[in-house]
Amino acid sequence: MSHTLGARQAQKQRTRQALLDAALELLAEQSLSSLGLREVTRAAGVAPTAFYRHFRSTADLGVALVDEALDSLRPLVRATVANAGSSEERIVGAMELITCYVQEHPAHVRFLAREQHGGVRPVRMAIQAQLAGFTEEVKDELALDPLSEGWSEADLRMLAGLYVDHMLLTAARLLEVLESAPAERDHLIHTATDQLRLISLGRARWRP
Amino acid sequence: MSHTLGARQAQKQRTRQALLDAALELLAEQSLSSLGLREVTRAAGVAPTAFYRHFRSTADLGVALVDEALDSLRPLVRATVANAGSSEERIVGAMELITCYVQEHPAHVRFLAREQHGGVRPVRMAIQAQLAGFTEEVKDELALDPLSEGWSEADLRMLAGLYVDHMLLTAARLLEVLESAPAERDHLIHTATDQLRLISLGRARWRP
DNA sequence: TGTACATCAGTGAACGCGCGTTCACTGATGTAC
DNA sequence: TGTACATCAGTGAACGCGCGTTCACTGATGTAC
Repeated sequence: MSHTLGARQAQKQRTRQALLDAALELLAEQSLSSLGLREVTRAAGVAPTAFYRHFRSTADLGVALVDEALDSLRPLVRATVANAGSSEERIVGAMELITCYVQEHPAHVRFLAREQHGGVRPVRMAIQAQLAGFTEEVKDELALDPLSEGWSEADLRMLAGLYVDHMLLTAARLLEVLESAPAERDHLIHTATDQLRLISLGRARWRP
Repeated sequence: MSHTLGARQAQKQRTRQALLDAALELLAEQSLSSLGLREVTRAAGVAPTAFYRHFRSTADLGVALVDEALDSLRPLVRATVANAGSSEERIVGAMELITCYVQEHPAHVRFLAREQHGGVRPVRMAIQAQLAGFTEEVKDELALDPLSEGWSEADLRMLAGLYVDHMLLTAARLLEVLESAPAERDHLIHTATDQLRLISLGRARWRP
């Protein structure tokens, strides 16, 4: 027995991915709650009824998109937080990670920012769960830092949450100015970096 | 000539408000981009065609909702930032303001959080503009504080932005746990307060 | 290897439904004299 | 104050359209012997 998929399974995966890709593209211009099943299948080049072989509904597809988007980011975040020496290095590294990710996966970032507070409950919950996982990982990495000596789990999580929220918000803003003048982009990056620096100063002074 | 409206104008205003109220209620469960014109008029108790006497489209109505939501909040924010003595007082005052506002206008908060990154461009732009105005006001109040001596306009704005973003995100989170156990709610408020305290520590150490 | 049967991803026609928008209208309110 | 006319917020019928979902189907892939 081999672990390679049969021809039928492979084709099914390809169709499923075509649906996900088509949906993500359509979501550049609208929210998930207004995305139509027929719209997605038309863009993916399959019959409307084929949709049901893969997803129960567009909300179900949305949850799959959440996992696709964040599973790819997770290892990158972990590595960035872990590999930094000084606070300043960590800040610069994090900002570089974000700008790269936004440039390479703009549709995923847009989708996450949009649906984080969007109209589809299961998707909102899925994003919330993924972000909580991120926060936990960042917390674990922060705990290894000498600066965190004496910090409680709760305080570490509080700080990690501040970082994660700031990251996602910055990513969403970068997206808005992607096609703007480079000056606007630079200004945004500079402000976000300073905000991280200010938080770092607060961290160094925090009495746990 | 009097400044009171004629009977006809007054009635028109009432219908307009009924449309706004109906829309806001419907937006508890969905995004603006999936909100239907007929849905709104049905809930408001008028004929579908009456909609066009007040708004060009649901996107247009959305922009009106943004102004309605944030114009009521603006004076409250200004007062809260201005009236505080110590940093700690300002933090506690801000958190109280948020929890009150969320409890009294949950639908407005939900709408703003949802559409801040939502699928309707004009509404996104309107919210962005209003938030920029908020940030500017907070910046102005911060500038009056002795702690801000020597700070540049850009640094003040950077800090004000951090506060405003944190406020809106906290409001959106409070909304999600409104009907949860009080313990969850308290935990959220405590974490958000600590985050503001940590930012304040950073502020006190910032070298402009 | 060859044959006979089972599985199941994708099809295409059909359905009833609510949508946004148009149009000519009604009748209360406003205005001019 | 009374009359004649203008304005315009709200109506109701009608339209063409795309939607989500159902169903019986096709035919390539997989499996058992």
